[in-house]
Amino acid sequence: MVKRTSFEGDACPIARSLEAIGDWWSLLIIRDALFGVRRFGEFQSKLGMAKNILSARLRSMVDHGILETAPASDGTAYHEYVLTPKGRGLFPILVALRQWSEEFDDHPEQITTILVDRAKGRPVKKLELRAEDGRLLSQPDTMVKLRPASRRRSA
Amino acid sequence: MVKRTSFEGDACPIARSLEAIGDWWSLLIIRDALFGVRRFGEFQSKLGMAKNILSARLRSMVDHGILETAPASDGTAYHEYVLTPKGRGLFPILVALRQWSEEFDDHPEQITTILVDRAKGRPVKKLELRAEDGRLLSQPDTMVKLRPASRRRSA
DNA sequence: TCCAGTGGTTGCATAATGAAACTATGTTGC
DNA sequence: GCAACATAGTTTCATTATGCAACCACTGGA
Repeated sequence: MVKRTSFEGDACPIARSLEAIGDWWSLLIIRDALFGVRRFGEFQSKLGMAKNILSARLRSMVDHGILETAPASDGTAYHEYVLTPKGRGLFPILVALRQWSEEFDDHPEQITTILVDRAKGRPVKKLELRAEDGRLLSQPDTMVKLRPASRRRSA
Repeated sequence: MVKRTSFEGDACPIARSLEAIGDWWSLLIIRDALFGVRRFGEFQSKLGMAKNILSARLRSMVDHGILETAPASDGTAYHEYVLTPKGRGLFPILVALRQWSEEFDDHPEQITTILVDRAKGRPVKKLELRAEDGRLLSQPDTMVKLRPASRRRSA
């Protein structure tokens, strides 16, 4: 192996995101964190994962600015892990993963939950990609373009 | 290790999707496949990954119904890997990953490409999650509900 | 002060990853 | 038709990552 490939310097934004969250556990930790889980032991028991792995993942996500540590909200001297805005920004990715399973899973009957609009209790719509002018876009309607050299910051 | 944890029987659709594509390489392979890459060697040279790993990933994604093999379109006796509808359905996940990097990456200047609307050449809008009635939803506006026991199929 | 609970770390076994070498076909130039 | 090269893998081996279990430090409560 020599070393597991890193995508850190890669120009592709997808590779760059996988660098931070592209492992088996990170997105599940985020999922639970969005659900309100904050404490080490709570993550550990809900996810059923080894404590050393959890420890490593939490540290990595803190390093990436996805989580941050804060004093425990229950007054004890312990601390907890809370999502940063960057971490909360992962929500659409989780929704996209969920909707993909809902649409294409070979055993959809094993999926026991649905994501609903809290106000109405009704299922949410599929994520939509739209053009600036509001047209609904699917993959063939899009392309990846080289970004025009961004304006150099002064000096 | 005993065995890397599998999410196969998990009820959570996010865990289930990670079972299929939650590793370092799969989504990058899909990204290139959406771009039109079809041949083993083309994946290998574009991604710069080891051939044995690529081989294992392609096999796994074929098993998961994300890719399928087809006779080569150039008339040779080789075959190629093409996305199934299930595979093309991963597009929103890739868009979500891209947009997350674009919004939160610590070094956004290293991202050299943008996703544009092919017709206009203009950047696409952010993915939007909406309620049935069209209201824009963010994470706190949603909740996960137990699915009502789905109608048992006859007999 | 003792004891349980919380939040880790350490050590060890095994699985996954990666580079390089090797193999088996397919293709091409002659 | 055959040598040489390209394609698409597989195999081997070294190294890293993961997982379990045991251990440890600190906290909080009785």
